[in-house]
Amino acid sequence: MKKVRTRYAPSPTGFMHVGNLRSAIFEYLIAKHNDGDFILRIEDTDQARKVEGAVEFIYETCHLCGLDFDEGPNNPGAYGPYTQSERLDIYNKYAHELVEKGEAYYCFCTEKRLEELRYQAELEKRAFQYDGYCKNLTKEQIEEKIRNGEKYVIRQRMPKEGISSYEDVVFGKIVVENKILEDQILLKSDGFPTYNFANVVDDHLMAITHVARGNEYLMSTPKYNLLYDAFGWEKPVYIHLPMVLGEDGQKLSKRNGDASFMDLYNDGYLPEGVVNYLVLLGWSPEGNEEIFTLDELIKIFDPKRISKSPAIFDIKKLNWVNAHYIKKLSIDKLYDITIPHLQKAYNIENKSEEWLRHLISIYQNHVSYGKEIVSLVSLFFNDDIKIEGEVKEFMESDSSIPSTLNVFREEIESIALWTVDNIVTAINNTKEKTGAKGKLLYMPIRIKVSGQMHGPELPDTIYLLGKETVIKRLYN
RNA sequence: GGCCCGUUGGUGAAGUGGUUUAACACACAUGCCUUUCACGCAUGCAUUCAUGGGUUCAAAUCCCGUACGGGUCACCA
Repeated sequence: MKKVRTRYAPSPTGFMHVGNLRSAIFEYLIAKHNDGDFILRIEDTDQARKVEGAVEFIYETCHLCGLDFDEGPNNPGAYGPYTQSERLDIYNKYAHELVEKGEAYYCFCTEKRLEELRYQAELEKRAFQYDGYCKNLTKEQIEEKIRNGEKYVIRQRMPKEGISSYEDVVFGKIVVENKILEDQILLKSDGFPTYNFANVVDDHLMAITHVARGNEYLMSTPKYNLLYDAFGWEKPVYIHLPMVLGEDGQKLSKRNGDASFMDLYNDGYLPEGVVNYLVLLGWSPEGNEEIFTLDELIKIFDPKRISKSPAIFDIKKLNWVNAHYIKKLSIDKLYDITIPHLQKAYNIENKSEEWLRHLISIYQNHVSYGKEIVSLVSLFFNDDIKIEGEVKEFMESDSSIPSTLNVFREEIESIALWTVDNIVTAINNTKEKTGAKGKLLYMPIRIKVSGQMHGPELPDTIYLLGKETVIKRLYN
């Protein structure tokens, strides 16, 4: 059996939305499920779109997610180079080999002529397709044009009749008529290959056995298969993936910032959570379980269970999945992912690390991603508490409340050592002395010290607020 | 416009001709627990699988048409 090899082949735009990431995850899982290799190949054949540092960005993103490449530009294996712009001579050689075989031909048509053709097609309301003008040039004509310095591209010679079909793991049998296949450009006039050519040559040369990619390639795959046939190469297994759509049901794009992995990461989402959630988009496991580690996913991932219809990215479910992982975090880790957000939102200079840790720990079960803590802890940082609306209503709902608060204030004032336990004692003493209990005991205290009817455990809240602040608020 | 693909609740989905009067999960609602919120627990939420026909004793599951959505028709990937 041949070793399974998959590849993640992004163009280096320095951006990775969750759909891109999901493709990488699926490709990784397919490889690892079969004990195979996962390869990174950079598809930078479009000179105009190159972005500096994009390769590092991809490595970082995938590494954070636990998706490590067995081979790639930064850790080459036996099939390099892994960046297409460094493989120009290879494409050139193979393109010319195809010309020799009669499977491809030189085309000297200018942009201008193509534009006219396109314009003409538009007038006649038919789809444009290259007309094969240069298809039958003689050797002499070609040599002369080249001698004259005319620029050329190399085009694939397509069959004009019959049908082509192939079997896709997800979509099943795909059939297209050959007449819709254009004599596509393999080698551009700048010497760079097109995606259409480079991906085939590279997948073969890099011994890729399973090609998983977005389903925008579903229809053009027969063209690639024709190329494999022309070379006499073995075709890979195709796994076309359904799209991931934004919450509005539209395509994900750079504009939709929330759909970027790095944005989620920077908001304090855990890579394990994001990966776990993403794998559930367009794929489902056999049982009812939904929380999986990467290792578990490697064991159970079956591309046959990938769905055909697009899936909408739902941040609420991501929150739920991520919260699972947040709850399992050590306090140290939780501290690490929340503290940057607190730092940004509040002045925490004068807070001790111990105080901050205590604060964060009481919110562990409340928070589904790091940044969310900011809105939850505001009562510890905002000095002006207003008692109004339903809060005020509650405070006026029973005549015992003012005296209860007075007793409680005295109890607090008499505490010598400021600990959570002593605060609990103070509350209990208040209960005994006033006879107030339950909601009538806790709620007035909570409202008086925090201004809110909701919040974490009251003793912890009081402790973290600090004696001085609490007394001040009780006097107000 | 041609071609290709898709369509199960607000969302992710299970389901491939008969113990499905459609799992499970998120969200939502209600109740319990709790000083409160959250957590946790429990209950509810599609008489119906875009739609119209057909095949069959039997269809979400097979076939045909229609509608809607998406993809693709570049010297972009």
